Amino acid sequence: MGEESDRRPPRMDDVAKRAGVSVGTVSHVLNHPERVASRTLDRVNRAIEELGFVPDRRARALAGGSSALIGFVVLDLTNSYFVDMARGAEEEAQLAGMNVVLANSDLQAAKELTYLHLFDEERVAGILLTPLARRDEQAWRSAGWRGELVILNTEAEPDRCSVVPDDELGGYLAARHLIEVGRRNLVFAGGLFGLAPVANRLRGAERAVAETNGAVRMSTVVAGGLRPHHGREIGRGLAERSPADRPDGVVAAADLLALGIVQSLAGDPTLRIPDDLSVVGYDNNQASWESEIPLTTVAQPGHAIGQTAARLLIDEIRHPATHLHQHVRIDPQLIVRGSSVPASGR
Amino acid sequence: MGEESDRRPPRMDDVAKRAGVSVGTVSHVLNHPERVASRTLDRVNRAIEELGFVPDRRARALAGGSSALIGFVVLDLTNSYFVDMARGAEEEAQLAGMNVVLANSDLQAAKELTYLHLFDEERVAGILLTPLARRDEQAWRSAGWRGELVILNTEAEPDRCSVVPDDELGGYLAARHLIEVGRRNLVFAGGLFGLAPVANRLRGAERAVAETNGAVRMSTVVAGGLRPHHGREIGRGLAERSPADRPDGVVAAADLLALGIVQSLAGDPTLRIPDDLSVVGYDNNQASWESEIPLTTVAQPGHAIGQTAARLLIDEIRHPATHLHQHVRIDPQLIVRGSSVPASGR
DNA sequence: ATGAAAGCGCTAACAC
DNA sequence: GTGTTAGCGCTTTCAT
Repeated sequence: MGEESDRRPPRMDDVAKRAGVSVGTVSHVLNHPERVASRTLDRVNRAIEELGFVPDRRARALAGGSSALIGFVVLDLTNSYFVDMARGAEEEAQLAGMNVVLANSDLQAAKELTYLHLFDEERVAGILLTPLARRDEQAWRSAGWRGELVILNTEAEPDRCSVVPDDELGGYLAARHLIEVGRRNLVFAGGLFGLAPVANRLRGAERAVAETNGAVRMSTVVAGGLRPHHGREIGRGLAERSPADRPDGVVAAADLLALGIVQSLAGDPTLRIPDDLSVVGYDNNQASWESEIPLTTVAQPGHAIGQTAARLLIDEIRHPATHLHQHVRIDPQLIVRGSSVPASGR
Repeated sequence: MGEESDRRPPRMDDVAKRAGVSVGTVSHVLNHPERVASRTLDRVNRAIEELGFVPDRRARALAGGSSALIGFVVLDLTNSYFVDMARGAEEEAQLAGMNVVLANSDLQAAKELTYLHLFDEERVAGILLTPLARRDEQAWRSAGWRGELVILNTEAEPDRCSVVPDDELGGYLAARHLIEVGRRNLVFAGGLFGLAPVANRLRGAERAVAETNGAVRMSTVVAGGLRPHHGREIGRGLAERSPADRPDGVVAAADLLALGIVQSLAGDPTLRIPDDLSVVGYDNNQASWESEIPLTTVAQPGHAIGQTAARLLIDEIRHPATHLHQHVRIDPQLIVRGSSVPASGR
């Protein structure tokens, strides 16, 4: 009869009873083992073991006023850039004895709000957020979250921390690389120039060109988006140009776009990659290294962004009085592969 | 001076005081509004609003014995198959008034254990888990979790629920499709046949062939893995075969493998895809639709797996007494694109 | 070094 | 309908 009926998880007083001590002592064993006599400590630990006691974090947090949980609202979990951030944040949290749980806002404002609220109600110690692009309707304000919050991948207002990639530098690195390998007639291929990252990458590329004092020129080709088929359109357009008008280097605003360009030029004997045309992408997307001609690309510093953001958040949590908000910009990294330089050249 | 010093989040008794009622009434407003007079309800809600009161879920769960949180330990968040599961689970949970938070086990046993423990200590209502392949060392047992747990993507023992994709059927659908479009000489291209999914897909394909009573034959080509470069190797191998020996249809164990095959045959005028050779992949990976020749593929039912698993878990949570464990196998879906049939044929 | 007891913020009887 | 009150499982003074 009812053999499962009273299967209540063991509590601290069960442990205390079994070890012949008080709950206060058991608590000390968990939180300040150094203040407990080693023989008592052993007895208690044995009781914990035997009972399979698992402390209740909710109760701990309630009583202690603490919480060692960080909530991370991620914009798009299918994008490895954001998953890298999560990994970085997890590592940093571990070091501080904290944990990170994730929620996928999935590019939807409603879900972003839902999870912000959830974490708020769960009284997590702090929140990491990669916000939707719409900076105006900033959900994390209206959400009424009064706790610690660090923004990733988007510049935040002065009153909170944020960590962003340096897209301008990334564009610069991409273009300078092309220039360094001898390219003089560049094209910046992009789409969605309304997006800050794209615009910044373009600015960076322009800066690299400007530094050459006219030795190099660059024009812009605008596509409807950043997907491979947009790239293929661009590629076909380039192939149709008169020889004099053809570029010898392309900075694509994203890897998938670069991939399309490379794909569409695959058969062309007059526009060989990388001999006649060097292509560099952006993001270090899986597509960039799975491609038949591996793409030279600019790797987003996702991992470092996650690490840094978690570090800032934890500082804010631990030292609210002395914490100063910072806005960190992290360098991306150029990764040279076969689409910009012949194998022998690397 | 210290203007931030007493910034304590408002509690229920603050609301009660402000609305001129007792905490019990405020609690009722939150949990059983129908039992509260509408005028009182208004007053309390206004007070909640004015104070910006956010109920504390930890305290609620502690007092109520409930918790409306589900923890999902995900194997690999960079794989959209698993993210689809998360989406499905989220939706289903929403319907039941619950929420899902994610943790990335990242293919590492240690992280799987860590997060299982975390959710255990957080006393979530239940756990969804996509376990590591190593079925022997089943972490979710040693973790000592005594609560509700549903396994996704891997068959579980009889004493818990699990939801898996029907890989055998997927292999069958892929091969039958090739047969239906007139292919008679098939190749099953795979790698890592030790993995149950790969082995099952092969079995399914063999069943489709067997049904033809000898009208169709199929051989197996083994690669070192499932990545594009393995596919390229296989593709080159096929191209080198004597015409009599060449297949007219390929079932690849994964999209990335299929992608490599397609890539390596791109220039070959004697083995045109899909005219001379039909290729079908597996997974409906992004690579399958971003490819220049869009891949016919078998779509994993990630979303449905997540939905179903969440539904089972919630049933287990809500009706522990009457709940019966089930093992659900969900059909994948064939998606026909250009790599198996000419555009006109679709 | 250990025990006793007062909460942490909320829910759920139970009384009125 | 609404108020009162005893916990939920733990931490943390304060005694001893």
